[in-house]
Amino acid sequence: MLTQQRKSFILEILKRDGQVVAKSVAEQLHLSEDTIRRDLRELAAEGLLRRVHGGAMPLAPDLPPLTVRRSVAPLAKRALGLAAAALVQPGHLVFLDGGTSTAEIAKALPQDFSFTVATHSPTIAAELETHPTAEVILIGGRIYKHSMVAVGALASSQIALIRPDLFFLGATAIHPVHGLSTGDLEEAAIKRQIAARAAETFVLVTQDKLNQASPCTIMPVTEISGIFVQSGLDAEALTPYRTLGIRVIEVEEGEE
Amino acid sequence: MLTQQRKSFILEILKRDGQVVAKSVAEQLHLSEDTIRRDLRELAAEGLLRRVHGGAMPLAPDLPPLTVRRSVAPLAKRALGLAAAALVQPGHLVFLDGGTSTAEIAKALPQDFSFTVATHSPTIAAELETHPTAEVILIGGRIYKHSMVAVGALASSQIALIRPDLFFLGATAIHPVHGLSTGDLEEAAIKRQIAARAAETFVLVTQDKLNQASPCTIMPVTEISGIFVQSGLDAEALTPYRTLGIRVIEVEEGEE
DNA sequence: CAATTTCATGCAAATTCGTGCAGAGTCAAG
DNA sequence: CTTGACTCTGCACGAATTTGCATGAAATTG
Repeated sequence: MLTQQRKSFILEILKRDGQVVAKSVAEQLHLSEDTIRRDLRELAAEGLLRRVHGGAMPLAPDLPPLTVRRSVAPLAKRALGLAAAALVQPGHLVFLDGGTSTAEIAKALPQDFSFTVATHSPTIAAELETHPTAEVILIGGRIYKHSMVAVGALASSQIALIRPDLFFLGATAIHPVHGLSTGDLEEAAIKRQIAARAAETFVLVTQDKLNQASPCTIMPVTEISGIFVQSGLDAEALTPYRTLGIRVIEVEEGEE
Repeated sequence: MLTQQRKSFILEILKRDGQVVAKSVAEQLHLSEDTIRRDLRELAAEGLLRRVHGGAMPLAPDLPPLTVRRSVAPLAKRALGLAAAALVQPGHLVFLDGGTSTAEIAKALPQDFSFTVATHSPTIAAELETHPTAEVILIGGRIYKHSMVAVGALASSQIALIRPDLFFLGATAIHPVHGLSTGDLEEAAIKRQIAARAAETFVLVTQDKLNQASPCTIMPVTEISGIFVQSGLDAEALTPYRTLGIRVIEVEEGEE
Protein backbone atom coordinates (compact mmCIF):
# COMPACT_ATOMS: atom_id res chain seq x y z
CA MET A 1 0.00 0.00 0.00
CA LEU A 2 1.55 3.24 -1.15
CA THR A 3 1.37 6.35 0.95
CA GLN A 4 -0.27 8.27 -1.85
CA GLN A 5 -2.89 5.62 -2.23
CA ARG A 6 -3.71 5.86 1.43
CA LYS A 7 -4.11 9.59 1.19
CA SER A 8 -6.42 9.26 -1.77
CA PHE A 9 -8.41 6.73 0.18
CA ILE A 10 -8.75 9.13 3.07
CA LEU A 11 -9.85 11.94 0.80
CA GLU A 12 -12.47 9.69 -0.75
CA ILE A 13 -13.85 8.79 2.62
CA LEU A 14 -13.93 12.46 3.47
CA LYS A 15 -15.77 13.33 0.31
CA ARG A 16 -18.23 10.49 0.67
CA ASP A 17 -19.03 10.81 4.34
CA GLY A 18 -18.12 14.40 5.05
CA GLN A 19 -15.81 13.24 7.79
CA VAL A 20 -12.96 10.89 8.55
CA VAL A 21 -12.46 8.91 11.73
CA ALA A 22 -8.81 8.03 12.22
CA LYS A 23 -9.49 4.85 14.15
CA SER A 24 -11.92 3.51 11.58
CA VAL A 25 -9.54 4.15 8.70
CA ALA A 26 -6.73 2.46 10.59
CA GLU A 27 -8.88 -0.61 11.05
CA GLN A 28 -10.04 -0.70 7.45
CA LEU A 29 -6.50 -0.54 6.15
CA HIS A 30 -4.94 -2.66 8.89
CA LEU A 31 -2.49 0.04 9.86
CA SER A 32 -1.70 1.79 13.09
CA GLU A 33 -3.57 4.90 14.00
CA ASP A 34 -0.28 6.73 14.14
CA THR A 35 0.20 6.28 10.45
CA ILE A 36 -3.27 7.55 9.70
CA ARG A 37 -2.78 10.48 12.02
CA ARG A 38 0.44 11.32 10.26
CA ASP A 39 -1.37 11.25 6.93
CA LEU A 40 -4.10 13.44 8.29
CA ARG A 41 -1.55 15.91 9.55
CA GLU A 42 0.15 16.05 6.18
CA LEU A 43 -3.10 16.37 4.29
CA ALA A 44 -4.08 19.16 6.62
CA ALA A 45 -0.77 20.87 5.93
CA GLU A 46 -1.49 20.59 2.22
CA GLY A 47 -4.77 22.29 2.86
CA LEU A 48 -6.89 19.35 1.75
CA LEU A 49 -8.77 18.84 4.97
CA ARG A 50 -9.20 20.21 8.43
CA ARG A 51 -7.83 18.30 11.38
CA VAL A 52 -10.18 17.71 14.29
CA HIS A 53 -9.97 15.61 17.38
CA GLY A 54 -10.57 12.01 16.39
CA GLY A 55 -10.18 12.49 12.66
CA ALA A 56 -10.75 15.18 10.06
CA MET A 57 -13.45 17.26 8.42
CA PRO A 58 -13.72 19.04 5.06
CA LEU A 59 -11.98 22.36 4.78
CA ALA A 60 -14.98 24.59 4.39
CA PRO A 61 -17.40 24.44 7.26
CA ASP A 62 -19.57 23.70 4.24
CA LEU A 63 -22.62 25.73 3.61
CA PRO A 64 -24.34 25.54 6.94
CA PRO A 65 -27.87 25.08 5.64
CA LEU A 66 -26.92 22.27 3.32
CA THR A 67 -25.01 20.38 5.94
CA VAL A 68 -27.85 20.65 8.34
CA ARG A 69 -30.31 19.34 5.83
CA ARG A 70 -27.85 16.72 4.77
CA SER A 71 -27.74 15.26 8.22
CA VAL A 72 -31.47 14.63 8.37
CA ALA A 73 -31.45 11.07 7.14
CA PRO A 74 -28.16 10.61 5.37
CA LEU A 75 -28.05 6.83 5.43
CA ALA A 76 -31.57 6.38 4.20
CA LYS A 77 -31.07 9.02 1.54
CA ARG A 78 -27.85 7.50 0.39
CA ALA A 79 -29.52 4.14 -0.02
CA LEU A 80 -32.37 5.72 -1.99
CA GLY A 81 -29.90 7.59 -4.17
CA LEU A 82 -27.99 4.43 -4.88
CA ALA A 83 -31.12 2.58 -5.93
CA ALA A 84 -32.30 5.45 -8.10
CA ALA A 85 -28.95 5.83 -9.82
CA ALA A 86 -29.15 2.20 -10.88
CA LEU A 87 -31.94 3.13 -13.30
CA VAL A 88 -29.58 5.14 -15.46
CA GLN A 89 -28.64 3.46 -18.73
CA PRO A 90 -25.87 4.26 -21.20
CA GLY A 91 -26.77 7.18 -23.43
CA HIS A 92 -29.60 8.38 -21.23
CA LEU A 93 -30.43 11.99 -20.64
CA VAL A 94 -31.16 12.22 -16.93
CA PHE A 95 -32.61 15.31 -15.32
CA LEU A 96 -31.70 15.83 -11.67
CA ASP A 97 -33.85 18.18 -9.69
CA GLY A 98 -32.36 20.19 -6.84
CA GLY A 99 -32.33 18.95 -3.28
CA THR A 100 -30.39 16.72 -0.98
CA SER A 101 -32.03 13.52 -2.13
CA THR A 102 -31.13 14.08 -5.75
CA ALA A 103 -27.65 15.11 -4.64
CA GLU A 104 -27.29 11.58 -3.35
CA ILE A 105 -28.23 10.28 -6.78
CA ALA A 106 -25.55 12.49 -8.30
CA LYS A 107 -22.98 10.97 -5.98
CA ALA A 108 -24.10 7.46 -6.81
CA LEU A 109 -24.27 7.77 -10.59
CA PRO A 110 -22.52 4.95 -12.46
CA GLN A 111 -19.04 5.77 -13.61
CA ASP A 112 -18.41 2.99 -16.09
CA PHE A 113 -20.43 4.30 -19.04
CA SER A 114 -21.44 7.59 -20.60
CA PHE A 115 -24.68 9.50 -20.27
CA THR A 116 -25.86 13.07 -19.91
CA VAL A 117 -27.09 14.79 -16.82
CA ALA A 118 -29.19 17.92 -17.00
CA THR A 119 -29.90 19.95 -13.89
CA HIS A 120 -31.09 23.38 -12.90
CA SER A 121 -29.25 23.17 -9.59
CA PRO A 122 -25.75 24.65 -9.45
CA THR A 123 -25.11 22.55 -6.37
CA ILE A 124 -25.77 19.33 -8.25
CA ALA A 125 -23.71 20.53 -11.19
CA ALA A 126 -20.79 21.33 -8.90
CA GLU A 127 -21.15 17.89 -7.37
CA LEU A 128 -20.65 16.33 -10.80
CA GLU A 129 -17.36 18.11 -11.40
CA THR A 130 -15.41 15.01 -10.53
CA HIS A 131 -17.62 12.52 -12.33
CA PRO A 132 -15.47 10.91 -15.01
CA THR A 133 -17.98 10.10 -17.73
CA ALA A 134 -21.08 12.25 -17.31
CA GLU A 135 -21.77 15.10 -19.70
CA VAL A 136 -23.45 17.89 -17.76
CA ILE A 137 -26.03 20.32 -19.11
CA LEU A 138 -26.72 23.22 -16.81
CA ILE A 139 -30.09 24.92 -16.98
CA GLY A 140 -29.78 28.58 -16.16
CA GLY A 141 -32.20 31.16 -14.87
CA ARG A 142 -32.92 33.20 -11.82
CA ILE A 143 -31.80 31.31 -8.74
CA TYR A 144 -34.48 30.64 -6.18
CA LYS A 145 -32.19 30.67 -3.21
CA HIS A 146 -34.13 28.67 -0.70
CA SER A 147 -33.85 25.57 -2.86
CA MET A 148 -30.90 26.65 -5.00
CA VAL A 149 -32.50 25.90 -8.34
CA ALA A 150 -32.90 28.03 -11.43
CA VAL A 151 -36.48 29.07 -12.09
CA GLY A 152 -38.38 31.54 -14.23
CA ALA A 153 -38.77 32.17 -17.93
CA LEU A 154 -35.10 31.75 -18.71
CA ALA A 155 -34.99 28.30 -17.17
CA SER A 156 -38.29 27.36 -18.74
CA SER A 157 -37.12 28.20 -22.23
CA GLN A 158 -34.08 25.97 -21.86
CA ILE A 159 -36.03 23.07 -20.48
CA ALA A 160 -38.28 23.30 -23.52
CA LEU A 161 -35.26 22.31 -25.59
CA ILE A 162 -34.60 18.95 -23.96
CA ARG A 163 -36.52 15.76 -23.50
CA PRO A 164 -35.08 13.69 -20.63
CA ASP A 165 -35.36 9.91 -20.45
CA LEU A 166 -35.47 10.02 -16.68
CA PHE A 167 -36.43 12.77 -14.28
CA PHE A 168 -35.63 12.47 -10.60
CA LEU A 169 -37.88 14.93 -8.88
CA GLY A 170 -37.36 16.36 -5.42
CA ALA A 171 -40.61 17.27 -3.74
CA THR A 172 -41.14 18.46 -0.21
CA ALA A 173 -44.33 16.46 0.14
CA ILE A 174 -46.25 13.67 -1.53
CA HIS A 175 -49.85 12.72 -0.90
CA PRO A 176 -52.14 10.29 -2.77
CA VAL A 177 -54.91 12.88 -3.02
CA HIS A 178 -53.11 16.23 -2.99
CA GLY A 179 -50.34 14.97 -5.21
CA LEU A 180 -46.78 16.26 -5.19
CA SER A 181 -46.25 19.66 -3.68
CA THR A 182 -43.59 22.10 -2.63
CA GLY A 183 -43.23 25.49 -1.04
CA ASP A 184 -42.82 27.80 -4.00
CA LEU A 185 -45.06 28.44 -6.96
CA GLU A 186 -42.33 29.05 -9.50
CA GLU A 187 -40.40 26.04 -8.34
CA ALA A 188 -43.51 23.93 -8.72
CA ALA A 189 -44.04 25.26 -12.23
CA ILE A 190 -40.55 24.32 -13.31
CA LYS A 191 -40.82 20.86 -11.85
CA ARG A 192 -44.14 20.40 -13.61
CA GLN A 193 -42.65 21.43 -16.91
CA ILE A 194 -39.71 19.07 -16.60
CA ALA A 195 -41.92 16.16 -15.64
CA ALA A 196 -44.17 16.85 -18.61
CA ARG A 197 -41.23 16.56 -20.98
CA ALA A 198 -39.58 13.55 -19.33
CA ALA A 199 -40.36 10.03 -20.43
CA GLU A 200 -40.36 8.82 -16.85
CA THR A 201 -40.46 10.66 -13.55
CA PHE A 202 -39.37 9.20 -10.23
CA VAL A 203 -39.52 10.70 -6.77
CA LEU A 204 -37.27 9.94 -3.81
CA VAL A 205 -39.48 9.93 -0.77
CA THR A 206 -38.12 10.00 2.74
CA GLN A 207 -40.37 9.14 5.61
CA ASP A 208 -41.00 12.74 6.59
CA LYS A 209 -42.41 13.58 3.17
CA LEU A 210 -44.77 10.68 2.81
CA ASN A 211 -48.46 11.54 2.86
CA GLN A 212 -47.81 15.19 3.57
CA ALA A 213 -48.90 18.24 1.61
CA SER A 214 -47.23 21.60 0.94
CA PRO A 215 -48.88 24.78 -0.31
CA CYS A 216 -47.99 24.64 -3.99
CA THR A 217 -49.09 21.66 -6.00
CA ILE A 218 -46.73 20.34 -8.63
CA MET A 219 -48.98 17.70 -10.15
CA PRO A 220 -51.04 14.65 -9.21
CA VAL A 221 -49.20 11.50 -8.24
CA THR A 222 -50.60 9.68 -11.26
CA GLU A 223 -48.19 11.64 -13.43
CA ILE A 224 -45.19 9.91 -11.93
CA SER A 225 -43.78 6.52 -12.82
CA GLY A 226 -42.58 5.45 -9.42
CA ILE A 227 -41.35 6.38 -5.99
CA PHE A 228 -38.36 5.22 -4.00
CA VAL A 229 -38.99 4.68 -0.31
CA GLN A 230 -37.02 3.05 2.44
CA SER A 231 -38.20 -0.42 3.36
CA GLY A 232 -39.86 -1.10 6.63
CA LEU A 233 -42.45 1.63 6.39
CA ASP A 234 -46.09 1.15 7.24
CA ALA A 235 -47.46 -0.96 4.39
CA GLU A 236 -50.79 0.80 4.60
CA ALA A 237 -49.20 4.15 3.91
CA LEU A 238 -48.00 2.88 0.55
CA THR A 239 -51.11 1.06 -0.61
CA PRO A 240 -52.78 4.09 -2.22
CA TYR A 241 -49.83 4.57 -4.54
CA ARG A 242 -49.76 0.94 -5.59
CA THR A 243 -53.49 1.10 -6.22
CA LEU A 244 -52.91 4.03 -8.55
CA GLY A 245 -50.48 1.96 -10.55
CA ILE A 246 -47.36 3.69 -9.30
CA ARG A 247 -44.25 1.60 -8.89
CA VAL A 248 -43.20 1.61 -5.27
CA ILE A 249 -39.56 0.64 -4.97
CA GLU A 250 -38.63 -0.24 -1.42
CA VAL A 251 -34.95 0.14 -0.63
CA GLU A 252 -33.04 -1.64 2.11
CA GLU A 253 -30.92 0.74 4.07
CA GLY A 254 -27.47 -0.64 3.42
CA GLU A 255 -25.01 -1.18 6.19
CA GLU A 256 -22.42 1.51 6.68
CA MET B 1 13.28 -7.86 -22.60
CA LEU B 2 13.87 -4.44 -24.07
CA THR B 3 13.88 -1.36 -21.95
CA GLN B 4 11.05 0.15 -23.94
CA GLN B 5 8.99 -2.97 -23.51
CA ARG B 6 9.45 -2.74 -19.79
CA LYS B 7 8.44 0.85 -19.73
CA SER B 8 5.31 0.14 -21.71
CA PHE B 9 4.53 -2.64 -19.29
CA ILE B 10 4.88 -0.26 -16.37
CA LEU B 11 2.66 2.33 -18.00
CA GLU B 12 0.02 -0.30 -18.64
CA ILE B 13 0.05 -1.33 -15.03
CA LEU B 14 -0.28 2.29 -14.06
CA LYS B 15 -3.17 2.79 -16.41
CA ARG B 16 -4.92 -0.36 -15.27
CA ASP B 17 -4.40 -0.06 -11.52
CA GLY B 18 -3.86 3.63 -11.07
CA GLN B 19 -0.60 2.86 -9.34
CA VAL B 20 2.64 0.96 -9.72
CA VAL B 21 4.50 -0.85 -6.97
CA ALA B 22 8.17 -1.18 -7.83
CA LYS B 23 8.64 -4.39 -5.90
CA SER B 24 5.70 -6.12 -7.52
CA VAL B 25 6.80 -5.20 -11.02
CA ALA B 26 10.30 -6.45 -10.29
CA GLU B 27 8.89 -9.81 -9.25
CA GLN B 28 6.58 -10.09 -12.23
CA LEU B 29 9.41 -9.42 -14.66
CA HIS B 30 12.08 -11.30 -12.72
CA LEU B 31 14.28 -8.25 -12.56
CA SER B 32 15.88 -6.38 -9.73
CA GLU B 33 14.05 -3.52 -8.13
CA ASP B 34 16.90 -1.27 -9.10
CA THR B 35 16.12 -1.68 -12.74
CA ILE B 36 12.47 -0.91 -12.18
CA ARG B 37 13.34 2.08 -10.08
CA ARG B 38 15.58 3.33 -12.84
CA ASP B 39 12.73 2.98 -15.30
CA LEU B 40 10.39 4.77 -12.96
CA ARG B 41 12.84 7.60 -12.58
CA GLU B 42 13.19 7.96 -16.32
CA LEU B 43 9.47 7.78 -16.92
CA ALA B 44 8.99 10.45 -14.29
CA ALA B 45 11.60 12.59 -16.03
CA GLU B 46 9.65 12.16 -19.26
CA GLY B 47 6.60 13.38 -17.43
CA LEU B 48 4.67 10.16 -17.89
CA LEU B 49 4.10 9.43 -14.23
CA ARG B 50 4.69 10.73 -10.76
CA ARG B 51 7.28 9.08 -8.59
CA VAL B 52 6.26 8.23 -5.04
CA HIS B 53 7.88 6.24 -2.31
CA GLY B 54 7.45 2.58 -3.18
CA GLY B 55 6.42 3.04 -6.78
CA ALA B 56 4.56 5.55 -8.89
CA MET B 57 1.18 7.17 -9.37
CA PRO B 58 -0.53 8.86 -12.30
CA LEU B 59 0.53 12.39 -13.03
CA ALA B 60 -2.67 14.09 -12.00
CA PRO B 61 -2.70 14.21 -8.23
CA ASP B 62 -6.12 12.58 -8.38
CA LEU B 63 -8.53 15.06 -9.76
CA PRO B 64 -7.17 18.39 -8.77
CA PRO B 65 -10.39 19.17 -7.00
CA LEU B 66 -11.32 22.70 -6.21
CA THR B 67 -9.90 22.29 -2.76
CA VAL B 68 -6.43 21.78 -4.15
CA ARG B 69 -6.56 24.66 -6.56
CA ARG B 70 -7.96 26.76 -3.80
CA SER B 71 -4.81 26.30 -1.82
CA VAL B 72 -2.54 27.62 -4.54
CA ALA B 73 -2.26 31.20 -3.40
CA PRO B 74 -5.12 31.62 -1.02
CA LEU B 75 -4.00 34.72 0.79
CA ALA B 76 -3.06 36.67 -2.28
CA LYS B 77 -6.24 35.63 -4.05
CA ARG B 78 -8.38 36.54 -1.11
CA ALA B 79 -6.87 40.00 -1.00
CA LEU B 80 -7.46 40.47 -4.72
CA GLY B 81 -11.03 39.26 -4.37
CA LEU B 82 -11.68 41.67 -1.55
CA ALA B 83 -10.39 44.62 -3.55
CA ALA B 84 -12.37 43.64 -6.63
CA ALA B 85 -15.59 43.16 -4.68
CA ALA B 86 -15.31 46.75 -3.49
CA LEU B 87 -16.11 47.94 -7.02
CA VAL B 88 -19.65 46.61 -6.81
CA GLN B 89 -22.30 49.29 -6.37
CA PRO B 90 -25.96 48.98 -5.37
CA GLY B 91 -28.16 47.84 -8.22
CA HIS B 92 -25.26 46.66 -10.35
CA LEU B 93 -25.37 43.61 -12.53
CA VAL B 94 -22.05 41.89 -11.96
CA PHE B 95 -20.89 38.96 -14.04
CA LEU B 96 -18.55 36.53 -12.30
CA ASP B 97 -16.50 34.25 -14.50
CA GLY B 98 -15.54 30.79 -13.28
CA GLY B 99 -12.30 30.13 -11.44
CA THR B 100 -10.81 30.31 -8.02
CA SER B 101 -9.99 33.99 -8.20
CA THR B 102 -13.54 34.99 -8.99
CA ALA B 103 -14.72 32.60 -6.29
CA GLU B 104 -12.86 34.81 -3.87
CA ILE B 105 -14.78 37.79 -5.19
CA ALA B 106 -18.00 35.92 -4.59
CA LYS B 107 -17.02 35.35 -0.99
CA ALA B 108 -16.11 38.99 -0.51
CA LEU B 109 -19.17 40.60 -2.09
CA PRO B 110 -20.77 43.32 0.01
CA GLN B 111 -23.74 42.17 2.05
CA ASP B 112 -25.26 45.50 3.03
CA PHE B 113 -27.01 46.37 -0.21
CA SER B 114 -28.68 44.66 -3.14
CA PHE B 115 -27.30 43.87 -6.56
CA THR B 116 -27.43 41.05 -9.08
CA VAL B 117 -24.77 38.51 -9.84
CA ALA B 118 -24.73 36.59 -13.10
CA THR B 119 -22.44 33.64 -13.57
CA HIS B 120 -22.00 30.65 -15.83
CA SER B 121 -20.20 28.70 -13.12
CA PRO B 122 -22.31 26.40 -10.94
CA THR B 123 -19.53 26.50 -8.38
CA ILE B 124 -19.79 30.25 -8.02
CA ALA B 125 -23.58 30.06 -7.91
CA ALA B 126 -23.43 27.50 -5.14
CA GLU B 127 -21.02 29.73 -3.29
CA LEU B 128 -23.62 32.49 -3.31
CA GLU B 129 -26.29 30.37 -1.67
CA THR B 130 -25.65 31.98 1.68
CA HIS B 131 -25.33 35.53 0.44
CA PRO B 132 -28.15 37.51 2.03
CA THR B 133 -28.83 40.21 -0.54
CA ALA B 134 -27.51 39.13 -3.93
CA GLU B 135 -29.90 38.08 -6.64
CA VAL B 136 -28.28 35.31 -8.68
CA ILE B 137 -28.75 34.67 -12.39
CA LEU B 138 -27.36 31.36 -13.54
CA ILE B 139 -26.26 31.01 -17.13
CA GLY B 140 -26.80 27.47 -18.35
CA GLY B 141 -25.26 25.43 -21.10
CA ARG B 142 -22.99 22.48 -21.61
CA ILE B 143 -20.55 22.27 -18.73
CA TYR B 144 -16.90 22.37 -19.71
CA LYS B 145 -15.70 20.27 -16.84
CA HIS B 146 -12.11 21.30 -16.62
CA SER B 147 -13.08 24.82 -15.65
CA MET B 148 -16.63 24.10 -14.53
CA VAL B 149 -18.30 26.76 -16.61
CA ALA B 150 -21.21 26.59 -19.01
CA VAL B 151 -20.20 27.05 -22.63
CA GLY B 152 -21.69 26.59 -26.07
CA ALA B 153 -24.67 27.92 -27.94
CA LEU B 154 -27.05 27.58 -25.03
CA ALA B 155 -24.87 29.70 -22.78
CA SER B 156 -24.20 32.16 -25.54
CA SER B 157 -27.88 32.79 -26.18
CA GLN B 158 -28.48 33.60 -22.55
CA ILE B 159 -25.53 35.91 -22.27
CA ALA B 160 -26.91 37.81 -25.24
CA LEU B 161 -29.86 38.76 -23.03
CA ILE B 162 -27.91 40.57 -20.34
CA ARG B 163 -25.64 43.56 -20.19
CA PRO B 164 -23.45 43.52 -17.09
CA ASP B 165 -22.08 46.65 -15.48
CA LEU B 166 -19.01 44.81 -14.33
CA PHE B 167 -17.35 41.66 -15.58
CA PHE B 168 -14.70 39.94 -13.53
CA LEU B 169 -12.84 37.72 -15.91
CA GLY B 170 -10.72 34.77 -15.00
CA ALA B 171 -7.95 34.12 -17.49
CA THR B 172 -5.17 31.60 -17.27
CA ALA B 173 -2.66 34.00 -18.76
CA ILE B 174 -2.21 37.66 -19.56
CA HIS B 175 0.42 39.17 -21.79
CA PRO B 176 0.76 42.72 -23.12
CA VAL B 177 1.26 41.52 -26.68
CA HIS B 178 -0.61 38.19 -26.80
CA GLY B 179 -3.47 39.51 -24.73
CA LEU B 180 -5.66 37.43 -22.48
CA SER B 181 -5.69 33.73 -23.14
CA THR B 182 -6.90 30.44 -21.78
CA GLY B 183 -6.73 26.75 -22.56
CA ASP B 184 -10.01 26.10 -24.34
CA LEU B 185 -11.47 27.63 -27.48
CA GLU B 186 -15.10 27.55 -26.43
CA GLU B 187 -14.28 28.94 -23.06
CA ALA B 188 -12.40 31.76 -24.70
CA ALA B 189 -15.35 32.49 -26.97
CA ILE B 190 -17.76 32.78 -24.06
CA LYS B 191 -15.45 35.05 -22.13
CA ARG B 192 -15.05 37.24 -25.20
CA GLN B 193 -18.79 37.51 -25.62
CA ILE B 194 -19.35 38.46 -22.01
CA ALA B 195 -16.61 41.07 -22.11
CA ALA B 196 -18.09 42.54 -25.27
CA ARG B 197 -21.42 43.06 -23.54
CA ALA B 198 -20.06 44.31 -20.24
CA ALA B 199 -19.54 48.00 -19.57
CA GLU B 200 -16.27 47.31 -17.78
CA THR B 201 -14.09 44.24 -17.59
CA PHE B 202 -11.54 43.56 -14.87
CA VAL B 203 -9.09 40.72 -14.51
CA LEU B 204 -7.64 39.28 -11.32
CA VAL B 205 -4.02 38.47 -12.05
CA THR B 206 -1.93 36.33 -9.78
CA GLN B 207 1.81 36.32 -10.16
CA ASP B 208 1.90 33.04 -12.06
CA LYS B 209 -0.39 34.39 -14.79
CA LEU B 210 1.37 37.64 -15.43
CA ASN B 211 3.08 37.96 -18.79
CA GLN B 212 2.26 34.40 -19.78
CA ALA B 213 0.36 33.12 -22.78
CA SER B 214 -1.99 30.17 -23.25
CA PRO B 215 -3.07 28.59 -26.55
CA CYS B 216 -6.48 30.23 -27.00
CA THR B 217 -6.69 33.99 -27.17
CA ILE B 218 -9.65 35.66 -25.55
CA MET B 219 -8.96 39.22 -26.63
CA PRO B 220 -6.26 41.90 -26.54
CA VAL B 221 -5.52 43.50 -23.22
CA THR B 222 -6.70 46.86 -24.53
CA GLU B 223 -10.27 45.59 -24.25
CA ILE B 224 -10.12 45.43 -20.47
CA SER B 225 -10.59 48.29 -18.04
CA GLY B 226 -8.15 47.21 -15.38
CA ILE B 227 -6.27 44.44 -13.66
CA PHE B 228 -5.87 43.59 -10.00
CA VAL B 229 -2.39 42.44 -8.99
CA GLN B 230 -0.69 41.91 -5.69
CA SER B 231 1.64 44.67 -4.67
CA GLY B 232 5.36 44.15 -4.54
CA LEU B 233 5.69 42.76 -8.03
CA ASP B 234 8.40 43.80 -10.43
CA ALA B 235 7.40 47.32 -11.51
CA GLU B 236 8.79 46.71 -14.97
CA ALA B 237 6.44 43.80 -15.54
CA LEU B 238 3.47 46.13 -15.13
CA THR B 239 4.65 49.08 -17.16
CA PRO B 240 3.33 47.81 -20.52
CA TYR B 241 -0.20 47.68 -19.16
CA ARG B 242 -0.04 51.18 -17.73
CA THR B 243 1.30 52.43 -21.04
CA LEU B 244 -1.73 50.92 -22.78
CA GLY B 245 -4.00 52.90 -20.49
CA ILE B 246 -5.10 49.95 -18.37
CA ARG B 247 -5.76 50.62 -14.73
CA VAL B 248 -3.37 48.60 -12.63
CA ILE B 249 -4.70 48.21 -9.12
CA GLU B 250 -2.07 46.97 -6.72
CA VAL B 251 -3.41 45.20 -3.67
CA GLU B 252 -1.65 44.77 -0.34
CA GLU B 253 -1.87 41.24 0.91
CA GLY B 254 -3.83 41.72 4.07
CA GLU B 255 -3.23 39.82 7.27
CA GLU B 256 -5.19 36.65 7.84
C1' DC C 1 -12.07 16.28 38.76
C1' DA C 2 -10.94 11.65 37.25
C1' DA C 3 -11.01 8.23 33.60
C1' DT C 4 -10.57 7.54 28.91
C1' DT C 5 -9.38 8.62 24.47
C1' DT C 6 -6.64 11.01 21.30
C1' DC C 7 -2.52 13.50 20.16
C1' DA C 8 2.44 14.74 19.30
C1' DT C 9 7.16 13.63 19.76
C1' DG C 10 11.18 10.75 19.94
C1' DC C 11 13.11 6.49 18.69
C1' DA C 12 14.20 2.04 16.58
C1' DA C 13 13.34 -1.31 12.92
C1' DA C 14 12.23 -2.08 8.32
C1' DT C 15 11.78 -0.62 3.79
C1' DT C 16 13.02 2.04 -0.05
C1' DC C 17 16.12 5.18 -2.48
C1' DG C 18 20.17 6.86 -4.99
C1' DT C 19 24.84 6.35 -6.34
C1' DG C 20 28.98 4.06 -7.46
C1' DC C 21 30.86 0.07 -9.42
C1' DA C 22 31.67 -4.31 -11.68
C1' DG C 23 30.29 -7.91 -14.95
C1' DA C 24 27.80 -9.14 -19.18
C1' DG C 25 26.24 -8.15 -23.57
C1' DT C 26 26.28 -5.34 -28.04
C1' DC C 27 28.27 -3.05 -31.72
C1' DA C 28 31.53 -1.16 -34.76
C1' DA C 29 36.08 -0.18 -36.10
C1' DG C 30 40.44 -2.06 -36.74
C1' DC D 1 38.67 -12.22 -34.88
C1' DT D 2 40.01 -8.85 -31.55
C1' DT D 3 39.69 -4.70 -29.21
C1' DG D 4 37.59 -0.88 -27.20
C1' DA D 5 33.65 1.95 -26.33
C1' DC D 6 29.14 1.83 -24.87
C1' DT D 7 24.93 0.24 -22.61
C1' DC D 8 22.39 -2.40 -19.50
C1' DT D 9 21.84 -5.02 -15.36
C1' DG D 10 22.53 -6.41 -10.69
C1' DC D 11 24.87 -5.73 -6.29
C1' DA D 12 26.65 -3.00 -2.34
C1' DC D 13 26.36 0.56 0.80
C1' DG D 14 25.08 4.76 3.05
C1' DA D 15 21.15 7.98 3.12
C1' DA D 16 16.41 8.95 3.39
C1' DT D 17 11.69 7.62 4.20
C1' DT D 18 8.24 5.19 6.46
C1' DT D 19 6.10 2.64 10.08
C1' DG D 20 4.89 1.08 14.69
C1' DC D 21 5.62 1.64 19.52
C1' DA D 22 6.45 4.15 23.89
C1' DT D 23 6.00 8.20 26.47
C1' DG D 24 3.95 12.15 28.31
C1' DA D 25 0.77 15.98 27.06
C1' DA D 26 -3.72 17.45 25.67
C1' DA D 27 -8.52 17.00 24.90
C1' DT D 28 -12.94 14.81 25.74
C1' DT D 29 -16.41 12.67 28.59
C1' DG D 30 -19.12 11.66 32.50
